Amino acid sequence: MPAQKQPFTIELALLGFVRAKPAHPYEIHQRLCESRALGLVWQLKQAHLYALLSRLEAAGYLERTTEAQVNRPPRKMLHLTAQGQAVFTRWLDEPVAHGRDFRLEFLAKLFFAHQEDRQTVAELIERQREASRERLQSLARQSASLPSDQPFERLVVQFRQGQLEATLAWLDQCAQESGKAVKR
Amino acid sequence: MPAQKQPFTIELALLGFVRAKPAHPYEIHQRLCESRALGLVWQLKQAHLYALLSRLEAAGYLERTTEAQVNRPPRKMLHLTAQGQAVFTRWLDEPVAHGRDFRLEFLAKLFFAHQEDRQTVAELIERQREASRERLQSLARQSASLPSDQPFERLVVQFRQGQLEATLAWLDQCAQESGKAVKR
DNA sequence: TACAAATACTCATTAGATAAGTATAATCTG
DNA sequence: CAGATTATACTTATCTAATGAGTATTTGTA
Repeated sequence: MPAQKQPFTIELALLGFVRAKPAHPYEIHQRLCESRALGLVWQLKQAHLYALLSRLEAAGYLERTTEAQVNRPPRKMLHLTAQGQAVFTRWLDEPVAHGRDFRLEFLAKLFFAHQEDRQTVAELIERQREASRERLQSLARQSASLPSDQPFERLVVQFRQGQLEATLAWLDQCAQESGKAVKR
Repeated sequence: MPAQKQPFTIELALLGFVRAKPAHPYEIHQRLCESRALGLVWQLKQAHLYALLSRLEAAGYLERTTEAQVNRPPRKMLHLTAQGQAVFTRWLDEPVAHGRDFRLEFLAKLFFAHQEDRQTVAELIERQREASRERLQSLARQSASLPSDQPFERLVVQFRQGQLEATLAWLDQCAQESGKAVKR
């Protein structure tokens, strides 16, 4: 039989849209497209969204019920299952591993963490700082042990160091701001 | 007939492997896999490489001739066509548009620019600095005009600013080093 | 004689992404 | 009341990217 695959990553973010209360796909798409929200970092087409939601459902993280309304076409509401809940929480707590994952995935985590409470935000940031500090040290070691006749490798490592330092500085700022900003 | 598509981007980098002298696919793959070279930023599987080379050939940027050798299996040498030459040079001179393109595409440009001469490197860096400075200003304007009730958008913009500033600092450093480092 | 190395591929599959279209009921507008 | 628009839910076809796995050929080497 075919090995089952499910290295879910960013699509787990979608679970955040049904966390507080069930939602239907069309609505999720609307919310995603609001340009000052997640849509800033994730432009997802409707067709793609449907595909991702199906995978999440197949994995048992979502369930759908059809709600026939009186005055409107019936909605296929999506609920988070217990398993989905667990997976989402774990996803939200985990720092990302690579610099390249910040632009989309970490920002998505942050977005949904803000919809929970302050502590969730604080913890996410702190864990990510920790992970990034370690990564930075590893880069520093690598950089120190570089033979000087490898100019390209040197440039690459320096680039990565720079990006990561900037990320850390930004994380510090996030931590400060989330400390004072009161969410709703 | 189907609209022809060819938004070539990073695959144009492959032309750099046949720039100085023709090469055969197997050799290109070897060179790509050298871990201190382009392989640092671009891990390309053999099957994928063949696919990309075919597209470049179909576009008229590469031509192949079979060189039957005396003692070895025949090599399918790939040459750069005049058109390929032109396209490659243009690619090499163009700065990248987005921050996310640095990790792979800009580093690849830099890699091949180093195989040309010092001036190519200097020009590439200077153009990229210029483009990035403009982008940074645009971000700054955006940031200044942000209503303060958009915390998420603010974070996103600040993140991008930070990354871009780090990139610019790194570019400055590259410029300095390429000034003194003599390439072979 | 068998195997390894150099060389060049192919195929099947999955995933990611997008454009475009279909369908249906309700509600709004002239 | 007709016709347009909106809300809602999908499907299909297509393309690209990526990967794993395998095949084929020629020669040199053990």
